[in-house]
Amino acid sequence: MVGKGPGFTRNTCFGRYLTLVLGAIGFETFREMDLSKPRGRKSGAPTMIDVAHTAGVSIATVSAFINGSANVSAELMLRIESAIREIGYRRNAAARSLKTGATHTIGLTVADIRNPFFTDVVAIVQDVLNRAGFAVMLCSSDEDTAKQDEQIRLLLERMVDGLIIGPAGEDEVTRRLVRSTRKPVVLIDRMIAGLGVDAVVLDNRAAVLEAIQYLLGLGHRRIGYISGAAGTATGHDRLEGYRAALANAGITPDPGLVRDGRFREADGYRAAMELMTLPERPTALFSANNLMVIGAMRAIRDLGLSCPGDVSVACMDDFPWADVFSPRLTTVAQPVKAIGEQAASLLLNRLAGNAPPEPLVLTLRGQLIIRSSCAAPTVRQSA
Amino acid sequence: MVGKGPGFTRNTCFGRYLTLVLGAIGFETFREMDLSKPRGRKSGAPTMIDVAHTAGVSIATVSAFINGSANVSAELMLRIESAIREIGYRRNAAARSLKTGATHTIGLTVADIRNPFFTDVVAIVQDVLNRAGFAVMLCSSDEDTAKQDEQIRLLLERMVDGLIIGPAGEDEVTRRLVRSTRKPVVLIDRMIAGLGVDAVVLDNRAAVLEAIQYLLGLGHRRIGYISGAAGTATGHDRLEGYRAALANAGITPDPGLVRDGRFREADGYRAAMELMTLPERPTALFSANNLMVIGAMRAIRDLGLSCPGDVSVACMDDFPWADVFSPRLTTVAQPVKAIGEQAASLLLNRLAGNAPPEPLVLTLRGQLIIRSSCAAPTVRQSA
DNA sequence: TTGTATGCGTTATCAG
DNA sequence: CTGATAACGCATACAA
Repeated sequence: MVGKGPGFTRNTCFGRYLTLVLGAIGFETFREMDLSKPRGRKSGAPTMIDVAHTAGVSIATVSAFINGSANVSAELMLRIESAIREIGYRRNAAARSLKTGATHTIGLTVADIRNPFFTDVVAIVQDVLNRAGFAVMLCSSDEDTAKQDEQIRLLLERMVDGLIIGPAGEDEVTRRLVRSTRKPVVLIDRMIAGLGVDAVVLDNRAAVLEAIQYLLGLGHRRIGYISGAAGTATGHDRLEGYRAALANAGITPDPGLVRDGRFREADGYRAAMELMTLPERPTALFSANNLMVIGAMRAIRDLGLSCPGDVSVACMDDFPWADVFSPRLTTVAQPVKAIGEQAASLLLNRLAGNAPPEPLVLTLRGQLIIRSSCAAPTVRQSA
Repeated sequence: MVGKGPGFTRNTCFGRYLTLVLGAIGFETFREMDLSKPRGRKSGAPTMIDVAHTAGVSIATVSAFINGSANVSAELMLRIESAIREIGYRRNAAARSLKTGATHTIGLTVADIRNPFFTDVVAIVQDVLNRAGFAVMLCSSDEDTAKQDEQIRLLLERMVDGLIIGPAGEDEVTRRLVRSTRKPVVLIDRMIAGLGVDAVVLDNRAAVLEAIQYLLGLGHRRIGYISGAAGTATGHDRLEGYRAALANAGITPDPGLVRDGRFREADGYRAAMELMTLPERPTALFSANNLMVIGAMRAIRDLGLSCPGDVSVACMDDFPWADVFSPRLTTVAQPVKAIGEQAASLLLNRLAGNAPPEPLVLTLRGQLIIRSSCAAPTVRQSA
């Protein structure tokens, strides 16, 4: 019944505990069971003391058994194991943390949990960390820096052993918070300069550059750009990629074709609405993320326009359903698996102490996935 | 700079701390600062003792100030507040938990974090709980009961104050785990019978019944059903709704039209593949959740079939992009906001002690959203 | 190999 | 209104 478990707690306690489950245990070996002593507690949760008393051994032996830190005789192991089951003992992480200084918990904040990109990364990070024996405390800042800072503060207070941050943005508080902690921190998705911590990010400039070049190659000259938050590295770098592509093609950018958004669907809707009702409207739209493109598609639909007939659309971030519904969206996919795994590994390495003193910044490449949402711009047909 | 914060820690400490930030603080009030005493610690993190020494007050006063548990004179508040800032003190949650028995942390497990339905619920729950001063520890069991049990165990060990579980399924271990804890538990999405805990679920039978009736009304007689995990309440109840609708219409169900899945995209793909390559294939497909419908749509595409031309498709769970891409999917939307809010409230009420002794089970209604993925069955045309 | 004593940082009780 | 002191449950030297 207890089985091997899903490898979850592989290197946590109970390792040897698992090895000798069951097996007719001699209940006659119990000592007197001095009930007077340990019954003075407030909460009903059984403690190691209870286990020790029930098993008729000392508390140190119980601890040694649970942590596998010392050799305990087979007979006592049996007694302790039986006592644990009998009284339903569960170890107290608070006490353990207080003593050891570690919680085996990692804090993770992302800018928006509803964004499939973050969801994927979270799932991977979670998996790797769980496998290594860490729990994950997840927060979504919903693209709100103040909320994010509060969450980081809360996580730090909860004594997490380390932090993975997918920042909503960077303000002075964020910086101060990260700088002031000695816990290892790794940034994902959005870089924050000058923090001196590990990071796993995308080469956003190159990613968008390639996508825009593709659009350019199709013949588009007026390409609307729905930008992410200006204060974020991703917002900034992606816009840079757009500008660079235009510059490379010798096109003087029309500032009216760039709209600010904050990576949320509603922003994409508004931006696309504005863009597509321009006197001279763009023939293509590029959205700096996946959520905004949904808003953009909604705007296009509300305007009675068709994609790619009236306007080509492409965006950053792939999503699972992008290739089964139409228009099948052309996207730049991020290597979510690698991002999650690398971020977790970076943190685990810092925790283990086997990492170089200088911060490691991993820059991954995106992959342009060409589907059917982009076409050559057509001269406006009749009606 | 410190500001009001996002209401996050409203009723946690530092309440009064916030009120008197800044204001030229007299540094000359410091006592001798006896450095000999508190410097014997192992980790470098400053403690309340350090604060007390720096501020020249007793540790009890510091605690009283931080928790607002007693009236502290204005002058001492200033000194303490200054000391806290000066040495960068952060309170130690482990010690606090050990003492108080509460962690102000809630454990939350869902069957699949990549499912937009759960993501939405998680976001809401998180928000409500954060506002109430609780952190959330999130786990995704990835539809794996063993993993789920391990996570519950881990959460309980971490001393969470309560648990919200969106079960992957129910085995004996799950039941035992939930029964053995005294912490409040609330189930979401999938009911587990006989546990005697609060729950927020959908009336799944009615939801699917309505959807199938709609399909029936369109004229469909052979409706393929892609089922969720048989061991789950949602899997079971939804299938029941399907069967009931058929029975009501006087149709004898064809067992070959029902395929088992485990709520994952790949299952939907396989099931739809099987269903749509049947000698006498169904004219409509209903998927028991959103992830499987993506797989089903992929299968339909791979088969070169069109929707709703060749086959009508509908499913449980709405998603944000369902109405902007084609085919615009007809779905049964769950009241995610209500589910999240109710689940959080139920738990908060239990925690506050103002809840009736008997378990509360909230059953919410789904809403059929008719879009364009379903049409009347057509007699097979030429080609 | 097993038991005893001490302290981790807080909170809470009780005197002053 | 403030200060000393005893738990909270566990880990760990150290003693046996």
